[in-house]
Amino acid sequence: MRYPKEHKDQTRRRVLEVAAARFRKDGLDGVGVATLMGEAGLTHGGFYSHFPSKEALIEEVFASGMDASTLRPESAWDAEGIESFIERYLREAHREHPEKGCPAAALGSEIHRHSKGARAAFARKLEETVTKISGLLAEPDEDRARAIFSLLVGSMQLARAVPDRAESRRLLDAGKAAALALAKGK
Amino acid sequence: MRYPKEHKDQTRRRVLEVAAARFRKDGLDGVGVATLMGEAGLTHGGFYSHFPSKEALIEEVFASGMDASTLRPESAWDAEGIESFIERYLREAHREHPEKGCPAAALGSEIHRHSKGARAAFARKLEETVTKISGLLAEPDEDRARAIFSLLVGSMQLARAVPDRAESRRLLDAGKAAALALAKGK
DNA sequence: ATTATCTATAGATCTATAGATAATGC
DNA sequence: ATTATCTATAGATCTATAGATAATGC
Repeated sequence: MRYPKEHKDQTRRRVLEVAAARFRKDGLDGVGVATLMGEAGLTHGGFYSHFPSKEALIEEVFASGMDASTLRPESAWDAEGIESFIERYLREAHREHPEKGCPAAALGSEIHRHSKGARAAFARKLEETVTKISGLLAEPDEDRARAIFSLLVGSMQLARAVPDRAESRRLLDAGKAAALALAKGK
Repeated sequence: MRYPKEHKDQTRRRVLEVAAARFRKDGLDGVGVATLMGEAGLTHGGFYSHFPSKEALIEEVFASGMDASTLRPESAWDAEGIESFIERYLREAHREHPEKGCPAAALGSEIHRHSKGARAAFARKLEETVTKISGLLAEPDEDRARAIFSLLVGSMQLARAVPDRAESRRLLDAGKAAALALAKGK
């Protein structure tokens, strides 16, 4: 259609955005190419002129597609310190909206089944997160940061899995208290 | 076929066992009824005389199908104390064998998308685990136990997701140190 | 004339159902 | 005669491909 110069780039970005949300909401296996393209306002046939395969899309989503989300850990870096970071991560708004939230919490147990490219892209983002958490500590400690992030991811997943609201809250609160203890920790 | 009295029960148990392993290895969406039945030595058509649906099988697997696995947290209860429990959970053998390991680590981010029955069954097992971990602490504390378990689950998932072995080890070790700190922690 | 997108389709796979088959207890 | 399992199939859905269509820059 010889559309305006950057038309295809815009479409591509739109597909990435839709995929980033739907993958976190429904799982990497839980949503198909046709659904993603449909939500981007297109038909499924055009997908393969943008990406060579669904797995390639997954790799790109891990590499860059989930950066803009308002609930990602990174979006909390403007937090004043580690305390408010932890509180932002473990709040109920995050629990209710995996599609806008942390990729590790939304997809943690699925990632290891995917391509090395996808896992490497995830690992790069994880290291960024670890570095940033470390920087929020009184004295930087990347291993401490790894543990704090693991605790946040685990707490959020269990809080989402459990159907009872009271128990879900308890998991969030227990995670919060322990993460704070680790952050200040001796 | 009027097989020996308990033939059908045995088959049913076999299907549950196969499902418990394959679900943890490939994900709840990653393996189909035909594959499970095939691995149990049967054809797919007979599945529905044992379970009304795949989701019903998932519920049963969460309720009881994963109890016998050698790497489940519960299998480490003969551990002398909290330290050896933590070390057993976060060892590399567990990382390499999700199919025999902790259901929360293997399926954590998928559970919330399934039936209330499946989630409730998972929650019951989680509460058992929390109680048992609490009992291993110097003074029982269920919220502390929730946080410790969340940390173990998160650490294991991230260690599995990351492709680099050195980084994976670091995640396990960092989780171990922090879990021990939480366990002893003031 | 170019090319982003669409239409149509192939070939796998998935959950689920209906009715046939076959093996053993009566 | 009973019934656990098998065969065959329906109807969805999935990834991927090939070639047609249509909208705009030249």
